[in-house]
Amino acid sequence: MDIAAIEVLGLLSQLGYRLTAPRRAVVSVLQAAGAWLTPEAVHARAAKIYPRIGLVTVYRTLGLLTELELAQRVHLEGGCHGYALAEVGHGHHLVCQRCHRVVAFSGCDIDGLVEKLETETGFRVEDHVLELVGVCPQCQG
Amino acid sequence: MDIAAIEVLGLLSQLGYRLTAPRRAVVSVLQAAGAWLTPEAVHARAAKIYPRIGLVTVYRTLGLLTELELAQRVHLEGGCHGYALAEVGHGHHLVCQRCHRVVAFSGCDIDGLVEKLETETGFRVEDHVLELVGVCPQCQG
DNA sequence: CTGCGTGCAAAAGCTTTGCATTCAT
DNA sequence: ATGAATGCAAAGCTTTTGCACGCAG
Repeated sequence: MDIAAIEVLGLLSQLGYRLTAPRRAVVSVLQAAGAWLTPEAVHARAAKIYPRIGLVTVYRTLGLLTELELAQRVHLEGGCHGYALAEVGHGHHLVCQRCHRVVAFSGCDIDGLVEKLETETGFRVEDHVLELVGVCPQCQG
Repeated sequence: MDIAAIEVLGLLSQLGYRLTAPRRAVVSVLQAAGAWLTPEAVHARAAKIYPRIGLVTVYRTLGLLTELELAQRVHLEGGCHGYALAEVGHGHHLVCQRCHRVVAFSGCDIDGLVEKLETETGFRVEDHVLELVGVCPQCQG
């Protein structure tokens, strides 16, 4: 489901970015989490792998991954953001409110809606954000 | 399309909130804008109506309106947010990238998608965010 | 009159930037 | 060896909080 960590690191390398310990740690943390994490949370977990890592580097790495579309930024209430490794496909997600698990889905049927709205409003739709929020099976008990 | 400013003020009053000059100014600005504005932008425009208004009060008023679901908070890149008066109906919006105009639409056909995903993933979907981004007719020239 | 709402100032986040040092290549 | 990447510290943002004053009801 997720892009494998190795794939991410390989891509970074191919693009000319250096494979440093902090970057490996951040990618590994996101990969292991399979959910979004705040930069603070990424830093805390990455520090267990590479204690010298600074929060600043976490921000820079997350920013880099997002820019390359290898990670996604999720909007959270309260003025901070969450990040998760990018998913293959269209990038929409289903977020569990309790455990923060993220499940991706690609086939979103909104093309019909988009066409209808374009006709009705005259807008040219260029992108869309679709985020479903709920409770995953494991947290429903 | 938008809830009228008077309606918002009336509702605030009914709920026991006081109708002060700053609150009138903020609601009036949002009403006139018909688009989302950052708190800073709301403050700048509101100050033309009521110069003594402070940015803090704008935050507090926007927070109050959002809490009462009379305004919507829109997520923006760059660590800040935008606010717009709430729309009747389902609350999804079509945002113009150039002029920031917001058009609401209510009939979003994602129920089928939601059902499909609930079956496939076992998630219980409780809410969703759908934001379409594009260019409105006036800005396409 | 009462106390809710305001404005100012200061604080509290989150995030970015400057700079010397470290380290992948 | 070389400069990209890091870590620290400090600055820059947006947003929140404390408190005395003012005004709506």
